[in-house]
Order: sequence, then structure tokens, then C-alpha cells
Amino acid sequence: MMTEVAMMQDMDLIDILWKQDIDLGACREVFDYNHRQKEHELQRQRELEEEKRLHLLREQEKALLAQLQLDEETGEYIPRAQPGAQLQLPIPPLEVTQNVSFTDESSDQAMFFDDYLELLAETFPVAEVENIPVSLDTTLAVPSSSNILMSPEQMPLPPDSLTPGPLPPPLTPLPAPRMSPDLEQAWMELLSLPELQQCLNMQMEDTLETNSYPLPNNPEVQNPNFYAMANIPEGEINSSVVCPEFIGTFDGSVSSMSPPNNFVQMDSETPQLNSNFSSENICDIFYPPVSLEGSSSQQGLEGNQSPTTSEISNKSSFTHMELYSLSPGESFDSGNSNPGSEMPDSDSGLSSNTSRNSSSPTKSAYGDGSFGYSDSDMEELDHNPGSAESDYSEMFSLNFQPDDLDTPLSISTSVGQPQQQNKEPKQYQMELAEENGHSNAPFTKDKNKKRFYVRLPRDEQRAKALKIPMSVDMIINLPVDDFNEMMSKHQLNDAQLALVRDIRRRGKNKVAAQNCRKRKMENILGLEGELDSLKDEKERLLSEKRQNATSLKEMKQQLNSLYLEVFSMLRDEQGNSYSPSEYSLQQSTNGSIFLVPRIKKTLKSKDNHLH
DNA sequence: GCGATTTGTCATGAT
DNA sequence: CTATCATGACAAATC
Repeated sequence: MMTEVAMMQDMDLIDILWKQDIDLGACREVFDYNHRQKEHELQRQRELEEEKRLHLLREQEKALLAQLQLDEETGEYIPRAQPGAQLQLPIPPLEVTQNVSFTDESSDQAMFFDDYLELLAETFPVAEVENIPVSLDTTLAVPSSSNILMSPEQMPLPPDSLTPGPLPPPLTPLPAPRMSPDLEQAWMELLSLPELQQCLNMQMEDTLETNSYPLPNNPEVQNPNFYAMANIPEGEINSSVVCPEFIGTFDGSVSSMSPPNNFVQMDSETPQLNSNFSSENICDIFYPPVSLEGSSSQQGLEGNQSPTTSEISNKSSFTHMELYSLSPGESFDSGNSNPGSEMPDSDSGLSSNTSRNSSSPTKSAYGDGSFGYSDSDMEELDHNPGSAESDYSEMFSLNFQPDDLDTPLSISTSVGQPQQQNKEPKQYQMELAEENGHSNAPFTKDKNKKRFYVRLPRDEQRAKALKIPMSVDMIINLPVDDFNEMMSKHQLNDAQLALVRDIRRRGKNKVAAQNCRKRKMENILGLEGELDSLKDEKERLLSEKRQNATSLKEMKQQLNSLYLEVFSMLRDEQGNSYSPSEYSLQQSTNGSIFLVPRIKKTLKSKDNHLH
């Protein structure tokens, strides 16, 4: 507790410094595409200033860290038993500063990673599409500007004493980003969706209005951050870049993670607030797990690591730990994920050398709790590009899917989360890709890996992702009047409205399809029953026919026998019997009976009639 | 792994 | 014109 108090004080100092930085000129303009070059210059100047500030901060933090030691299990800082060991790391303090600044930004209450994620989720959909490219450019143009807010570690550039020795190695070896061009292209396509743009614009306005952000004028500030955050997944590497410390600590893993150029640049370039924000978020996402997990699943890896690296990791984790300890990790998961669960993934990622490490943590953050979102995200991208959550999940999933979820998954499992959760994002992405019709290689690749989990209702996921304030049941089942009334009560952006309409349409159509199939089945059953009855009727009639034929035949026989009997009794004038072959008996209309010769039969009958 | 069935969704036409 | 319903067709999921 004592340590926390000290930390808070330190954070206040950092916060002040940070605000100063902001005042100095960390403006949204930095993100503006047009202002890139200007910003570039400004950033260089800022870098110098930042370095100075960083030194001050480092000293302060060092002092604090010297007294504090991170408890891996609890994630809390406690008075150091062995102060000497950790002294070497100035970087961790930097992270602390970041965290502090981060918290300060949010407000009195430290803004926790979860909060940021939520904010991201809310704002991202709104974020202007334009910002994205801008942010990228800016990042490229001004790599160092972020330093002010960002921990020096994050900054790739500063060769200063600030950067610890371990950092450089991982960075340099970083292979080309694993993100395939296809992924980037897919992502760009998503971003370029008109719906997404609308969403982004809409939400941007909303966020600006609602946001009590310390920076008064810069909506972009947030956007870039969010954007950067959103993009992070693509550039898993970026995260590593952003938080070189951890990377450095983790030998192979970090190296494996190659930050995409854009992402790296983005991180560095993002304006102070943004940069800090994004960097912090990223760091938080990735680091916390490391620090927390350090003992558990990653131990093996850590064990391999040199003691210095382990110490570094611990220190670095310090900031993250604080964040987690302070911030309710649960909130973090937009869906339901627990910070701890998330942590494992991230840790696994970090500890594991796989490039996904960074990505996995992010995923876990979203995916664990909200894999449901992943689907929604997928679809949201289709329908609603704006939803931050969806973006997150997608981005992560996209980034990670292609290569290897396996390793991270295993790690995550060690942490305690089921692998399935990790896989889910992929699956959702798959769906998304398919649904969207963006059958980019990354998306379609993994068709083999199909969902093992029970799929959550898509529309509910979508609704969650877009934070639609009513239940899907209500959306679907309310009468038109009530539905319109409800819609009028909630101010929804275009994306939300479109989604609500789609949900209602799909829901009703689903019911209609069910009824239709039910009716069809009923019709089939009815027709089958009718067929059976007709068959029975047929059988009955045939049987009756046969019976009638039999009786008819019998009657004919009786008649014939009777005829012969009568005929045999007839005698002519000489008393001879008539031959049945020569004569026949016929009855006239008046009832009299005539014996007619067969040959003359007709003639006789005529004669009889004539007479 | 494959085929059959179920289910969700979309497109389209009717109401 | 819009919303809803009905239904065939398709694809994914499930058995």
C-alpha cells in the first residue's frame, strides 16, 4: 500500500509533465495528413524536450523502483528485498511514467486499460476513416514525438542511455512483419468501407462531444490512438516495437515479432497523448501478461532468459501490474474476459517467442471475454465498420490467424484459458471474411480450423459490439409502433440503425423461415396423410369392385341355370323339347313370354310386335 | 471424410 | 412506399 501511495505521487508528477507535453504541441494536427511534415519537424524538437523530461522521469522512477519490488503473484509492488538487482532498469520506470500519464489522462481516476478498450470500442467506430491513414503517416513522419508520453523504451529511436541494452537486439532482428500483404489489404478494405467511414465519422462526433478529454481541441488525438490500437493487431510486431523492453526481455519471441513498418511508425509518431495512450494500451495489453504470468507458464521461457532479462521483465511488468491491479481487468474485456485470463494469453504471447504474442494478448483481452464479439466484429465490419470491439477482434484475429495460433494457444491454455477461446477469433474472422466476401487468403486460409465452440447468436454479438441499448428480442419482436417508439428514445448512429434494422429483418425472416418450413412440413405430412387415405379408398373401391364382380358372376350363373330349367320344361305340339341352341325365351314389354327361334329371332320378334 | 439434415440468411415476390 | 410475410435457394453448421 505504501508503495502504491508513492506511486500515485510519482504518477502525479508524471502526469503534470505529461500535460505540459500536451500543451507544448501534441496536437491532433500531428495526425493530420497534411501536417505530417510540419509535425515531423516539431516532433524532432519535441523529442529533444522529451528526452530531457524522460531523464527526469527516469530518475524519479528509479528512485521509486529502487524502493519497490514487484510481486509476480499478486502483481503488487512491495518494498524491495534486493534493491540492487533491479537498479539497472531505467526502462521500467519509464513505463510507470507512461502508466501514470495514462491514468492521468483519463482523469483523477486512473483510466485503466479496460476503460481505454471500452473507449476505443466506442470511439473507434466513430473514428474518421481519414484519420487512419493520417495516423499512419504521422507515425511514419514523426517517430520520436511520442516519446514524450511514451516510455523511452517504446521509442525505437532514442539511443540514449535510456534504452536498456536488451532492447536493441530484439528490435534489430525483427523479421519482416508476419502480416501478409493480404492482411493489410484486407484491413485497408475494411477501413475503406463507406459504412465504416460513416460509422467512424458519426462516432467521432459523439466521442468528441461526450469526451472529457484533457486535450480540448483534438478529436484526432483519440482517434489516432484508437486507430493505432486497432491497427496494433495487424502489426503484432508493433506492439513489440512499442514496448521494446519486454521484447528485449523476451529473446526469441520478440525477435520473431517483426513490426510492420506502418505500425512502428504509427506508434512512434502518434502525438503525445495518443502515443502514450496507444503505446500504453499496447504495452498494457502485452506486458501485463508477461509480468503476471512470468511465474507460471512463461517460467520455462524466463528460466532460459538471463537473470537480467527476467528482472527487466519484472520491472517492466511493474507498470502493467499496477495497471491491472489498479484497473479492474474485467472491465477490460468488453465481453466478459477476466483480466487474469487475458493476461495469460498476452503473457503466453510474450513469453512465447511467437510473433503473435502481442496479438494474442490483445485477442485475449477482447476475445476471451468477447469472442462473441469476434463474430459480431466480423459482421460488423461488414455492416458496421465502426465498432471498436469488432475492429479489435478482427484486427487481432486477422493478424494472428494466418500464422500460428497454436503456440500462443498452448501458452494461454497453460494460463488457464481454454484454447478454444483463442481460436474463436479466428473462426469469427473466417466467418467475416466469408460473409464479407473478402476472401483474402488470410481469412479463408483456415477453413480447416472450423469452430469447435457453440456459436453465439450473431446478431446479439453484433448488437453488443455496436453497443445497441436494446435487446435483440425486443428489436425483433416488438410491434412496429413500439419498435419505432423505442428507436426514437435511443439516439443511434447510422451503423447502429442499420444493424438494428438488419437484426429485425433477419430475426423476422428467421421466424418466417421457421414457420415456412413448419408449414411446408405440415403440408408434406398432410399430403402424405391424404395420399394414404386415398390409397386406402382405392383399395376399398377395388375390393368392392371385385366383390361386385363376383356377385354379378354368381347372379349370372343363377340366372342361366334358371333359364335352362325353364327352357327344359317347354314342349312343342308333339311333346318334344326345344333345343336351347335353336330357340330362346324372350319377354315382351307387356310381360308375355315368347319362344323365339334363334335364327328367326329378330324376325319373329318383329312379327310379334307387328301383330 | 462424406452424405443427410438442420438452420440461418438472402433475394424476391406478394400482401 | 414501407414493412412484413412467404418461399426458394444457398451456405454453413450439425448430425
